[in-house]
Amino acid sequence: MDMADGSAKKPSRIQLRNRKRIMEAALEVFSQHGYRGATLDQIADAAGMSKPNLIYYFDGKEAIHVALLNALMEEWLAPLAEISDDGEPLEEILNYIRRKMEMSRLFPRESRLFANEIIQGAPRMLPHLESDLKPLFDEKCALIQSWIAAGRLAHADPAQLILSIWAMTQHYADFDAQVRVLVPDEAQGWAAANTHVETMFRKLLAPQSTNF
Amino acid sequence: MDMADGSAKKPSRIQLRNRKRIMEAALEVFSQHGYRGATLDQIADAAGMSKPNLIYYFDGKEAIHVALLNALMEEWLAPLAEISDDGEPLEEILNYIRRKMEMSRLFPRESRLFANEIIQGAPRMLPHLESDLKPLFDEKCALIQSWIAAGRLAHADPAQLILSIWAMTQHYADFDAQVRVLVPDEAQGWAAANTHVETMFRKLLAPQSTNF
DNA sequence: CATGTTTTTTACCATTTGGTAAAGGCACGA
DNA sequence: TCGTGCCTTTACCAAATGGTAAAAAACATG
Repeated sequence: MDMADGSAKKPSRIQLRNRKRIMEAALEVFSQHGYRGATLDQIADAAGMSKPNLIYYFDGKEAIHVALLNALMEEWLAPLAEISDDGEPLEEILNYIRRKMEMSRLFPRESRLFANEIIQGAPRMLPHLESDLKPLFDEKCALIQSWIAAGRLAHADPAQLILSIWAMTQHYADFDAQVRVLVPDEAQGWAAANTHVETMFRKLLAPQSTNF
Repeated sequence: MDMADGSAKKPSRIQLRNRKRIMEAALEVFSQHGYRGATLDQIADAAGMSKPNLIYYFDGKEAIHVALLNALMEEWLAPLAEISDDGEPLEEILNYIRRKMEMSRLFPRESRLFANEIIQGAPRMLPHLESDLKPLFDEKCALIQSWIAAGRLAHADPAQLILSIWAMTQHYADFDAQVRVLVPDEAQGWAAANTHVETMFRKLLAPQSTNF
């Protein structure tokens, strides 16, 4: 059952299918209600199986939540990891921003899952932030700093820059309910958002703004 | 007891004191755990009174939450309302941003209270968003639009501008746990954040950037 | 198809939690 | 000092919720 150890038997087809169904259901429910607000019954319903059956596949509510966070952390950070030191600095960052905006549009549940967790103090994720996110973050800060030092970007605090990219892009997913009230037109809203965010960071980072 | 009607007796000194204590405790607990994650026992503890005593002053958990949201909504929106059509446009907006940054630093619990509510779809706040926030938002959008039309600000979508100000400023309160992991130095962190945010919006909005 | 293994269901359980009933306390004016 | 009305506590309760035990069903495999 618990295979935290090295003694893992190959998971059966049914196991894979059901674990996947549970993760999908858990994402749906946890992202909408937060950890404490979600119930096993809701998750079981969404997964189309009984509550004891959930527990057969995962050790409990917390285990499901942790498994979900772990599984999604990597793909959530992938765009940041893809910022390359080979490319044109401004284009690299703008591409990162575009990817983040696309993720907010396409995967708002993932965004809200993390947002819920972090707003409440990241009780189940702090170790991951330290061990996975922090090194990547520092690495990219250093890269951006080197671009700035080389005069290929305007002066800016790299850490603050990355934070502000997250703030702007994830806002559209996390605070969707509010955005919808204020900017009703959906399709036009995303276009306007993309334009606005791109303009902001373009003006902030264009290296020529240091020319005086 | 329930004085939703016009038949309100003047609340006693004790009533005022205890209601205030409850609201403070509820802010502490709801902002940290979200609506569902908070328990009446936690709130009662934090308020230094027994659970049935809470219910004596408020009709129930939901009533406390709603009262809290209502009470804080006004002061939370005050800075936006204070944007004046008399002032210098750029300074008006930068002052608004400074006030919002200060509120994130001084009142992170209020920020997280709303963040929790909105992320989960604003189930208890949507009416308020429509009736209180939307009109104010539209009014300020129109004002900003008029400034842009007069050439006193760079071209930008006013709605997106306000959204991005909220995203940037509230991020520091809402995602504090993450920010702390990534930018450890607290005092320096806030200074850097203030500088960064101000720089961003200054570059975005400076009217001379339209001069070509 | 017989048999051992994996998966699922049925029937529970203990705790937590929002909420109630009703009996004290307590302050204060007559 | 004795009510009277506001406030607080004690003792509960029903529903919800995370979780378990064990039997039944489904499945794989010789």
